[in-house]
Amino acid sequence: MAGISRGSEGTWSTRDLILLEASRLFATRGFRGTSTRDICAAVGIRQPSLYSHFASKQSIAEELLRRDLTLAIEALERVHRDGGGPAVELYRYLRWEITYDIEDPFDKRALYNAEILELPELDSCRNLLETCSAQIEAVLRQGIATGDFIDLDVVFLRRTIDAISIEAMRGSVDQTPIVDQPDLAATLVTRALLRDTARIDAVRREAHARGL
Amino acid sequence: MAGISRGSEGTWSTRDLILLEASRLFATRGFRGTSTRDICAAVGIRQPSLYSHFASKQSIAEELLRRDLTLAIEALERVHRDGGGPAVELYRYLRWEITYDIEDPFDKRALYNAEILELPELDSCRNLLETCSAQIEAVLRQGIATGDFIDLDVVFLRRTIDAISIEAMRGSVDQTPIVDQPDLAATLVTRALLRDTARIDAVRREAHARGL
DNA sequence: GTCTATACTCTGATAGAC
DNA sequence: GTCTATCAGAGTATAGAC
Repeated sequence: MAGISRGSEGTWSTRDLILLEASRLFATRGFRGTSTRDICAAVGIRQPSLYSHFASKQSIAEELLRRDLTLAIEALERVHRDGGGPAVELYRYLRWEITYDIEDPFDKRALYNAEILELPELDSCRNLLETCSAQIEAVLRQGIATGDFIDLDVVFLRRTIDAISIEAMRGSVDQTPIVDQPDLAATLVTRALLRDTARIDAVRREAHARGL
Repeated sequence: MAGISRGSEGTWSTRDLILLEASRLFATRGFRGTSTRDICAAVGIRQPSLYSHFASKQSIAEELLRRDLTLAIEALERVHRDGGGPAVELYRYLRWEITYDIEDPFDKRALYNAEILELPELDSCRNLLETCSAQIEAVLRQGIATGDFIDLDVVFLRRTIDAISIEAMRGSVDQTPIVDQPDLAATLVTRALLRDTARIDAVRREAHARGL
């Protein structure tokens, strides 16, 4: 139940409440399994009122996905700008991503399933996702080039990192919270990639010195 | 497109074809987003004919999930019986699991989403899943106890392993195949857990000596 | 086991009053 | 911006002939 902090949603606009409740229903019942009536019942309005805020059900999913990807790309750029080398950048991005997955009140579990990701209307989101993937792969490639990381297929590595982020989204709801999960996950992945695993402590110190 | 080998499905029974096509449609459109008409159209029968083979749409999902979990538990038991210690057992299980995810003609991407996993009728499957999780956690706990593995939360580690398996299911369809993915994934995870990462080569040799 | 026909519910979306 | 009323289509499942 960690992360999805119900309550204290008093000042949210109706539009934001629709996004919030839709994200939770999509996560548990699927996109097509969630009716606009379900969403509106959770928000406390009648079904046709939804169309004062969104043009269609798809556009709700689109906004949820765009919001998530935009924040991830901003975090990647921020971490890269701060420098510190591939290991520190990877560690810092992962710690940010897992923290965000756990603490965000929106339930993002459904957004990266084919059912939503492959909606015909979501072309621009698929572009954002590609940008995101390319930036992660660039950090990995750089780490391999400098000799910091072991030499494995960067696409394989990036997908493994994606998998761990998505697992954090799944685990943040209805599962026992893991103590210090962001640091655990960032440490495990970065250590797994380091050629010299003993460097992990120095990398963590350096990353923490540069802030969250 | 790797794994889902279309064609040469000539001798399948109608019942098996329903399971096959349902798994593919559930994966791309979600469970509730897939109608019984969709499944039957893919198989080449009329919608009411489905009810000669299954009592309900849920029972199709149940059979797909039970089949998957039963095979995983059998693999875990086989690997544990063969021995070799925690690192070898973990490596061999992971290599089996990823190989199976990639080569199985059924598309299992949707089975571990909340939409299917939390169907009220699937209690027995949730029990199988718990058995599976407990067995993986036992191997991890043993490896920590012997000092082979670094000392991290076993639930966190098991969920990370789950995530990598699920990613292999996702990647086996519609994404570029990764060369030697089962060995890559098993090596990366096992090395990440080994206290002495230099032992990974010996573990792999030992695992390969004990067969697939 | 497969078919046609059908019951009855739920779906996303629009029209128009307030 | 929210409401009631409504539409046309798609949803699961059953009955009964062959």
